[in-house]
Amino acid sequence: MAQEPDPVAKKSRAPSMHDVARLAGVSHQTVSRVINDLPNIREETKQRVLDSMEQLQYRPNRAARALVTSRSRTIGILTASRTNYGPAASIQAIEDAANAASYSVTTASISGYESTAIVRAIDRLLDQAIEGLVVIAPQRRVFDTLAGMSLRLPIVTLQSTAADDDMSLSVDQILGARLATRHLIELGHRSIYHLAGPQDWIEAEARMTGFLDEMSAQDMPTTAPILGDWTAEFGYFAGRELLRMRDFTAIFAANDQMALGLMHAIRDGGLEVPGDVSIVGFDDIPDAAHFWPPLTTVRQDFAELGRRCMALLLGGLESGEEYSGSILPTLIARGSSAAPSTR
Amino acid sequence: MAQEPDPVAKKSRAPSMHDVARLAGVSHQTVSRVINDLPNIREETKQRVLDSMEQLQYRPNRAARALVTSRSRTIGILTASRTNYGPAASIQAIEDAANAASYSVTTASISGYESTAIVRAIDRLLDQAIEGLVVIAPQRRVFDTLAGMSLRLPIVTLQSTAADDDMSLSVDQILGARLATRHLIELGHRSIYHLAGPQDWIEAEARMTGFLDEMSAQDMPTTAPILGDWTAEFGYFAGRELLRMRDFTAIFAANDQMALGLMHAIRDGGLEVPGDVSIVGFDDIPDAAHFWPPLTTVRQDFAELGRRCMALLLGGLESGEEYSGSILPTLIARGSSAAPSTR
DNA sequence: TCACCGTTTGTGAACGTGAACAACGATGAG
DNA sequence: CTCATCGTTGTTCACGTTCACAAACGGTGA
Repeated sequence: MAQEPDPVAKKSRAPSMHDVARLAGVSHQTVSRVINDLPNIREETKQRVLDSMEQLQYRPNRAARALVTSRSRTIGILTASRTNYGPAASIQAIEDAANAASYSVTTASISGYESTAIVRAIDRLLDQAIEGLVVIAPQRRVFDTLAGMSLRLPIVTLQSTAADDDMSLSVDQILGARLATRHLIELGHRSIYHLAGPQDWIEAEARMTGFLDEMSAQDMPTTAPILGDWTAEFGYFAGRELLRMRDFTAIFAANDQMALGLMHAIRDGGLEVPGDVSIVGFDDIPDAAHFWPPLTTVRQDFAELGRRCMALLLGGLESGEEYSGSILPTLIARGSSAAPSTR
Repeated sequence: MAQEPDPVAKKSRAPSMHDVARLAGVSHQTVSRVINDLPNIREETKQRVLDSMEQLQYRPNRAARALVTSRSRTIGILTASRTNYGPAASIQAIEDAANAASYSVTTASISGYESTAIVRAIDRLLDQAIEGLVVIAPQRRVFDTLAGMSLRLPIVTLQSTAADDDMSLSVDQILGARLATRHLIELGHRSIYHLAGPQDWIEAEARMTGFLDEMSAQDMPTTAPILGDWTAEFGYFAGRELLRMRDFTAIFAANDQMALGLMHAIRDGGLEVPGDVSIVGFDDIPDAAHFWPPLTTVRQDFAELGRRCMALLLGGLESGEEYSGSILPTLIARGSSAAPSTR
């Protein structure tokens, strides 16, 4: 409304270091020293500068600093589908860790399915002169595109097992999938399906590998996994399809959403979970405990992932240390899995 | 200067405008003109410059540009709980719209409950010299803090009805709540509870207001709403508590997660949804259609919200136009609501 | 031939900060 | 008394870009 902050200052320009210096009666360099907490400043001078900064509501100009130091203090996050719980939780954790190290974060999400969309997203981040890159929930194509660009910055990929040459950090997806599968086998199931994620996703691939590994380790016959798209919607339709041949007693879904859709379909088909079919998911999203029935699933500690991710990135210069990070997932058994009744 | 154009450029510095200019045989200013697409450049010159840029893999230095123009082309998003679907979807939409207008986005999430956390988050954004601010899912305290700081930049608040003097844009939460409530009343319910969001949230308040408005408009007796925290976990405990006095046939929950928890509790208590109790949620998160039973809820178009938000922000200078934005929510009736059987 | 014009291009100065170096005063040793 | 030293502060430059202005160029009409 009233656009009259103060009658005098017609200067809309924000106060600069020089303004502070003038007010404090020192040179701008002294102000700079105070800001960056350099030694050899008389306490009294320092205080005077701090007072002036306070009085003028001074804020360092990030752009000027970035220009002269050629450091942006920004890290980029490349992600697909940030509305899903997993990626969102990871982003949150990374942002917190980055802020703690006085870095800031920008995200670019890959919109659409064309591979130009990947390049565009990376370009957006590069335009920001990011100093490090975190790739969340990468698809194979993203990974390939990235490798082809040969960027000169530290890259950490999350939730990937394909640690070729980049730094990589992940919850051990294969182990998680094995835990889920073993759980079903130990309950007595002999015919188990796997509803996997999209083919392109490294994460999905790892879970599928874990499933197949465990099945063959226990000498179980395996059927070809069904490739889904992470959504509950797909889980529902896949479930309806599967019900036409009732040759299974359990399904391991690659994430909780698809598991939810499956359970819906199974009930719609007149069967019960876990009475007729056991279901296990993956992720342990906060809602999973309140699905009906509460979902047995594999928990990933996303927050821990984000923290370690930043640690890895910030330590990227003194590399070599603590390189291979892997966080162990845990199985959370709830009501959606039980021994098969048809035995 | 004896600057040999040495073939083994040890200079790790990124190429600048001058490098491009030298290669193209023009002045840096001409390069600048090409980049910014200014008129009055000979086509041939332009092409030569573009070729040089390509050859050197030149990228404009964002910091330098920001410094001289004093425009950061960055907008900030202030949010709490970005792992929830609603905020996440809004952020996504805003980011897309911002990118389309060649702005970039930084987020700051309010971590913790102390009010200093709010100030810290805002400070982080201000340090980035944001040109505009979007506040998502604001709590009353955030709103107050913001007002107290009297920032000199356009602010858009999302999902708020408290449009005092700031620009504000929202899905009409009151209307949404009225739709949900009316739906239950029309089904024949007479005793309806409301499980509200946290007291501090403007959004929660609006939904509560809508509920109370509709109830009194239809001459229904109202009970005091229960204040929750948006989580399924809380919904579950509230549900168990409510079951001890069975004086209701329907509950309107302020979001889908709490509705999920409620349904869980009700089933745990030996009752059925919607047979014994009807449930209505709010948001229409993607999973809601696959809850058991599928959840009747109120849909908000988050993507549209994000788009309009950016339009409002970018048009902030030529203000006055199309000021009051309100997007209409719609009721999605599914299986969790039905006529009361106890009549 | 010259003055004038529009188009195209170049020159110099900012912007706000940090780094290198210089300068200053006080102190103490010789 | 001189000189080296140390702690503190100031001066100057560079970072890569845009902006304001000037200059060069070719064409046109008097």
